[in-house]
Amino acid sequence: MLSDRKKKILCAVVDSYIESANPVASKEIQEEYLPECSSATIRNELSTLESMGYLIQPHVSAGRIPSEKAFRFYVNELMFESNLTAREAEMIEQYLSRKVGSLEDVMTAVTHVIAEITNYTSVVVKEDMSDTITAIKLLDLSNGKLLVVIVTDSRVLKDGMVDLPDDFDEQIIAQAQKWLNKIFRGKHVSEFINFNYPFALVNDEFAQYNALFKKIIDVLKKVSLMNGMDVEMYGENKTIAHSEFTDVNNARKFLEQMENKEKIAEILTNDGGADGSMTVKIGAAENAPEGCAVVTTRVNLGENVSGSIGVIGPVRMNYRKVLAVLDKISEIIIDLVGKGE
Amino acid sequence: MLSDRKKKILCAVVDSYIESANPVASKEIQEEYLPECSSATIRNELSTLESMGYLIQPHVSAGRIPSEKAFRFYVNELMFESNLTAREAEMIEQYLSRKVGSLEDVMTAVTHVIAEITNYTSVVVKEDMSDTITAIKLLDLSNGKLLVVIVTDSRVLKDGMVDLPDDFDEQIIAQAQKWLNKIFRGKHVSEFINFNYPFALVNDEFAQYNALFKKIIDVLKKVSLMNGMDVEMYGENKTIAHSEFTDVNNARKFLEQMENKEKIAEILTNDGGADGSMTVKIGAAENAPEGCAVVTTRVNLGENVSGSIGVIGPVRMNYRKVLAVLDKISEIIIDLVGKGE
DNA sequence: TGTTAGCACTCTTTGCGTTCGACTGCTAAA
DNA sequence: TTTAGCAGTCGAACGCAAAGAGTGCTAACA
Repeated sequence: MLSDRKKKILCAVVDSYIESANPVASKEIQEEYLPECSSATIRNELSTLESMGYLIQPHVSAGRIPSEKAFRFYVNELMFESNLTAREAEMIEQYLSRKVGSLEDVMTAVTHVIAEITNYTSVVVKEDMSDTITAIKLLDLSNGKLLVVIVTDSRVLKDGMVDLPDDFDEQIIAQAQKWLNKIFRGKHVSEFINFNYPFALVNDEFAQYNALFKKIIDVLKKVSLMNGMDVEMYGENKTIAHSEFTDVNNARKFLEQMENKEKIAEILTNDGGADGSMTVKIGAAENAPEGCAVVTTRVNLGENVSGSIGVIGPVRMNYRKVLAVLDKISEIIIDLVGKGE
Repeated sequence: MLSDRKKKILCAVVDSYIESANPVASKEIQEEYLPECSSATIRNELSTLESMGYLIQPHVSAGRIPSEKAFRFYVNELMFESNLTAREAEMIEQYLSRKVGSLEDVMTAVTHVIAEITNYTSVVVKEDMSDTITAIKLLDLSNGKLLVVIVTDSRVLKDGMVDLPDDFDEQIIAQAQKWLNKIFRGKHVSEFINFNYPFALVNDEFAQYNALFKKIIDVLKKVSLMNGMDVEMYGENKTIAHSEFTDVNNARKFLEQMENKEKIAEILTNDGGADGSMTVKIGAAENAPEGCAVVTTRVNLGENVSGSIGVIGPVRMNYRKVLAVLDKISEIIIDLVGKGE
């Protein structure tokens, strides 16, 4: 357990370092945060904080920088909440009020405002994990192709196409649709992924169309897999504008990690959480990208669609601001989705 | 008009600079490209080439680097075509043969191979400017929503949804579908964008549903507008790995430009060109992003869908390789699309 | 026992001068 | 017109010294 003074000092180091990215000296703390004690006292405290693993001294004649452990402690216990400036709040309202269109539009708008305000990279992940199927529709496009549409109780999944043999008529397509619905109605989309073709279920007059059936089911599989997640990202270059990325190699490493959307999506989603909950991951040890921290909030985007809104920046991130922004955003989204239903 | 020897020397400078990114010295040219004359002679030639604007000398004790004018001349007249290595050709085949799924999948695959092989950023832009409408389908999703699908002769456009009043039955939807088809079949998708609702065309028994009709048409408008262009990009960090971007500010500037997808799409598409045609834009003067060159090829992706495949890299780009790769890719795509019909 | 002033010590940063090496441009001769 | 040779220029690399930033330690003090 840390003494009050140690907490104050640690908080000062973190706050100062977040702002300036420079090692923090005892004298600076004394002058700007703790005028009631001397720099020598602070030096002593800093020394013990270092031995406890909260601080790091790049070299002997430098100040201290916070370790990831310190940031963790800061986020958990030291940081006090802050509010957005009027300007920022207004900016968010503006970006989001105009875009009451499709979910995609909202996602785009969200990533853009967040990146603009926080100066970090923003990601939104949409998940349709547990949608149940209302119907499967087959639509003859009259050009030898069959459009397969999966309708779910919350929305329409992306569609897929299948080539049609010449001798297929409306009757047979209707019949096929009936069968598919019999099999899949009420099931979860995710069940497609490990689904094996049920030959036994299909009656004899359909035997010759097994191949087509299989194709359709393959499309369904693929479509539901792809549709499970939708990742949108914006502002990669906002993050690399920060001083930890002045070394191009760092910048490149960061961008490479950002290119792996699956991995990013996993980071944003792998610890569920209720609507409006916040998660902060600091550093590679907590599964964030190397040298980075990720702040995530979850929002319910509809009865069966859940979304994760995240901010990715350096470990030395302005957590207060980021949390405030995400708070505001998720509040608006929840409101917006609520209205939509 | 340049003498043969000047051309040879200029070509040598460009080739060497593309490979090494270092200023090229007279001695190097003599030893590796022109053993038949002395370095002093080459120095004289270099000097006149510089005064002609083809070369730049960073400082007096350095070699020469090519100007954008030199690259232009190189691409137009000096460069000889090259072939892909067996490994590269194989890689392309592999990436593209597996992905005969949707157009989106192919686009993604294309950007990935290109970035992988060339080590530059790759962009694909798909345009549906003049698709004509085969049919408009209304699909009752049995949950109070109506799915509007526009079917075109080449493919299905993204769909949109409309809320349905309670008292709508199948009959009325079928009727509405009939009307919409009567109005729009055979028209260009682009015609939606400036379309005004034709009250006069709708007969009396439908008058009460004007509002719904209007809604549907709004969806159609929006959907066709959004679908006009689709931009996919990959490998931003491949480009910034090159030495002209070791300064993080350059890297950032580059990435910022890459974030403006509309601008990029315009660069890739604003000078039409036939199927398979190649365009090379060098430097800001030719409308490429600053410090960059853009090589584009156009492919027909269907009767009414045209695509542009582009590579964005530093002005000091390996044009031979890039052109060879794009050539191969467009050949495959043309073949692939041909088969699909 | 906790706090503080003072000072020695360490290490980085900056600036400067020197050397080294890379090329060129020029001159004069072939 | 070409070429050898040489003087001259400029950047890169290196070493060194001085300046600056901060600390840790010691000894005194409350």
